[in-house]
Amino acid sequence: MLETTHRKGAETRERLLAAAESAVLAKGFAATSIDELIAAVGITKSGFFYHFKDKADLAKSMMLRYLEHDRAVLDDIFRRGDELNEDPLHGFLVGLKLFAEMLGNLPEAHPGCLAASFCYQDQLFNREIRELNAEGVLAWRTRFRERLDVIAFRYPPRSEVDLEAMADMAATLVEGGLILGRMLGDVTILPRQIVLYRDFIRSVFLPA
Amino acid sequence: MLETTHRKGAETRERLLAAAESAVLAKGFAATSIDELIAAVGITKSGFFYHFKDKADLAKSMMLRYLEHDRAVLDDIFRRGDELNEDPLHGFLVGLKLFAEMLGNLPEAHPGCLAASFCYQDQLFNREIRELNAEGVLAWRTRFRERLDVIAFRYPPRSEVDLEAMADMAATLVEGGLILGRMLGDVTILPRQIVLYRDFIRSVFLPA
DNA sequence: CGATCAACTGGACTCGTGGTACAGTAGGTC
DNA sequence: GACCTACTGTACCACGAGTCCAGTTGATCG
Repeated sequence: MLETTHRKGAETRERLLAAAESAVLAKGFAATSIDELIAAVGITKSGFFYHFKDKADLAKSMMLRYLEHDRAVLDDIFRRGDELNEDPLHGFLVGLKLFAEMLGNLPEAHPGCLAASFCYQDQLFNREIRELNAEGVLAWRTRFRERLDVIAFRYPPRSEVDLEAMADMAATLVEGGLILGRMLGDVTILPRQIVLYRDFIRSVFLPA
Repeated sequence: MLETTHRKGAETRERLLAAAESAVLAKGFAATSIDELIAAVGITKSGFFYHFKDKADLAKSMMLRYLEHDRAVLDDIFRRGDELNEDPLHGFLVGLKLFAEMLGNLPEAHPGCLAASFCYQDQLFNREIRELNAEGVLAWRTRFRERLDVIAFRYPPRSEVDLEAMADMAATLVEGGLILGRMLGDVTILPRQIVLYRDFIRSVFLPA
């Protein structure tokens, strides 16, 4: 009965991580106090240190949680794109459309990326956390690069293209789009960038 | 003789701002202590508060300095692009090439954008600073949008394009490219994204 | 029924940091 | 000789992060 017994701990831990994530996205890691997290969750400081050995441990747990969530969402979106169209290019284009739609319907008023927040404060963290961050980006690169390779084989572009940069462009536009969206308080910026990315992909592999 | 006399103050202030900028890009604003800044510059705490009334005043001054520098660099790059080619599209494409080259030759090992750093810590700042940040993005949008409007008039694209998003894409790729470059420790990522942006612009207005 | 363990509570303590206050001073300027 | 700029020096306070450790509660297991 591991599922039902003693599960209160995992739930409290999850609530701490969720509170920490929204606070870090709003104020940064250093400005996020343990006191505010325990106040939000309703436990004491000692309770916090029962779950995390120190603040660095919290940071690492936040990243692991974030990366896992990120991976799951992306897997789901592009798997559905593939299901809707057998062709690698058109399946990818459908996936990008779904992706843009999802980004436009995010519930948060000011969505953000934890990895981006951490990368502008990376001197606060140890090597382990920075490596987790790099792994996350490489996962995006690999994921998109594999698709582009398959697509480029079936639809050879007429001129040389930097497929790696094209794969990175997805993550680049997401990170940049989140930043611009936050700065201007405009949640349409990010999905529109993804739509442009989709246009770009199509124009490279399907010239008019 | 305002230029030569009493100029030591402005110089110290500038050194404080420069030290603050590199510290903030490495650790974030909250984790940047006044003590480390005065140690780096070689003055006392009282000296710091002679130049800035409090930390918020420092933040505002940092943003103003950053935006001004940003504006000057961009003005210079694209003015040179225009000088090298009269045509609005080709002048812009030359400017983008110069821009990519400049971004590839940045002296810092881990360049970053102060505005991006601030936007992931915006709850630390007052409305005034957030507005400065938004103005900075809008300046990029306006700058690129004006060019794209002129180009679209001379080279009408065959299908509808979201010119605003295309203008924002420049800043989006710079912000995102800086983040990916930092995460992977790869300074080539950003210039390659700008090259792709250039390819995209060309393919929209000059279909093969 | 008693032992065990997860999930905490409570309290006391240290240290760094932001920020204030204020008095003093070196050196160039008018 | 008065004045101003650009500081130094010292003392002080409040707050919050983070550490440590001892104790407690309530469910579970043999």
